[in-house]
Amino acid sequence: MDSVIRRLHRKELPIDTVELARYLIGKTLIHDLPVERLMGRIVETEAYPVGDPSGHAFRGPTKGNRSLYLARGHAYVHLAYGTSYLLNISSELDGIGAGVLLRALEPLDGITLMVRHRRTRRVLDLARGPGRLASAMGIDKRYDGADLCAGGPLRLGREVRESGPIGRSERIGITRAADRMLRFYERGNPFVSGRQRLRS
DNA sequence: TTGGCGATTGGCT
DNA sequence: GCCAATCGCCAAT
Repeated sequence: MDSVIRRLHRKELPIDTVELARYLIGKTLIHDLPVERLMGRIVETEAYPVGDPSGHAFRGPTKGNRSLYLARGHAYVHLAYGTSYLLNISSELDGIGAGVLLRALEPLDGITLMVRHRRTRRVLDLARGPGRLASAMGIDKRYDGADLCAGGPLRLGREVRESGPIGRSERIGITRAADRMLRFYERGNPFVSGRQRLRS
């Protein structure tokens, strides 16, 4: 059934970090593993545009953030606090550093394998939060730099269901430029992270 | 070469 | 709600 999900082509992605963050709500993230296909519906994102002091490309290109400078649609995988991998999608033209953080998925397929990747059986908690999302989807540093528009095992797909109303808020867990409204989410979706005010 | 610092999570109070 | 775990990155020494 999921094989009908058409992948997203780079040309379809908006060439703007904030627009891309909004655009990705309702789209799918697919990871084909030998055993099983993992798939989820993107329900929460955050934009880290050019010039944002919280963005990992803020101080210019380094060895660690180079994936953010790839053409929009490439993965930038970062290890946070030594414990959690976070998946970003590069969001501008080749050579410009910016990204969109994927913060939560509504699991659609491969849930039994996601449960094994995580330490919970609660479907609601499988991919609610950026570290949980990466863990459930089997994403780690090996995918840093992967092209998510190229039809490889990890890729973006078209929506299976149109997004409901999209909410907008400040971003979670940062201190610099914390008041900017750069977080997007499907309103009322129970798979969105954060407290009630940030989900409604 | 080093130390301070996170785009988090899960467990405990 | 608070806090420790844990480690790669990078600016400064």
